[in-house]
Amino acid sequence: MQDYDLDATLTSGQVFGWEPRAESWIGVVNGRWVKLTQTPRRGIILAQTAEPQTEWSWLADYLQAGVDLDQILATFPTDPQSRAWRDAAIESCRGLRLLRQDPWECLASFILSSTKQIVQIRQIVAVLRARFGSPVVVPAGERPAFAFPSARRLAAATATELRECKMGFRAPYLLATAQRIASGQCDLASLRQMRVADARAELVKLPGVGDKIADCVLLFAYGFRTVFPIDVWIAKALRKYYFRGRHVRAIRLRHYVVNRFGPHAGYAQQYLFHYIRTKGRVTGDT
DNA sequence: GACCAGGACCATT
DNA sequence: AATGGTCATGGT
Repeated sequence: MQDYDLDATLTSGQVFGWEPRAESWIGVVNGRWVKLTQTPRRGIILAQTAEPQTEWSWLADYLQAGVDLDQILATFPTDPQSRAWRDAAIESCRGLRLLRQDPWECLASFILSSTKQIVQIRQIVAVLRARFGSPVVVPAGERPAFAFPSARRLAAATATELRECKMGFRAPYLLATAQRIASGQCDLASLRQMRVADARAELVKLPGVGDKIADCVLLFAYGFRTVFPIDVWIAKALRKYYFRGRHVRAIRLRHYVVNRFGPHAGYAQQYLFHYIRTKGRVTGDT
């Protein structure tokens, strides 16, 4: 696949379940063990599964392989303030994609993400999967692998058991939300055909889910590309590039980004996020 | 040993 | 409406 940076995509803080191993990435998609390897020169992504596959649409959809990246990057804002980061971010992050993740896995992962570093979120998710996830078929010689635990499975756990996965005060949030999903009180599948605002309103009803986490799920799982999650990193970047580094309230930032970053604002957000985390130096007050 | 991490929530003003 | 404290844990 051309114009696809697998490393950047899997390490950019949108997904936490992929494990690096010897020039490859190992993960579980749709209950299937997958090993992805991107060839050095041409950037072709090779996929190995544990069992023969008759069709690959489930993986192509997950990776969003058919998305026209150039068309998306062309919509990034070109105003003078945006130009201060836009070209450099596209230059250094080109090939970064937004995945199309499973809503429950994405939602649960981001409930665990609050005030955690990405490396720690990955750790928590790994422990959670090993402890509560169903084992998946792996090729001979590969280490055991587990699917992300279902809401039903986690709803049957205790807060104490969840805390043993190092998630700390997030345990009761994850448990309560899992119970609402498992009971059908919230139907994640029904959010797909809703308008963004309505889907967000449903998500923030869930325990441990505020605007930021809801936006991440809307963008990374449901594909609402206009959604622009604002975390501490993005907030700093917005203050630097658009408010001369001065302190601006979160509510004003959220209002500011609406209709400013185009029809693929979520993509712009992810490029900005990855850019400042890997290359840029963002300073300024918090 | 501070300080912070892809926040949310609750109690005060 | 807008702060401030608190939550649990590990990296830097």
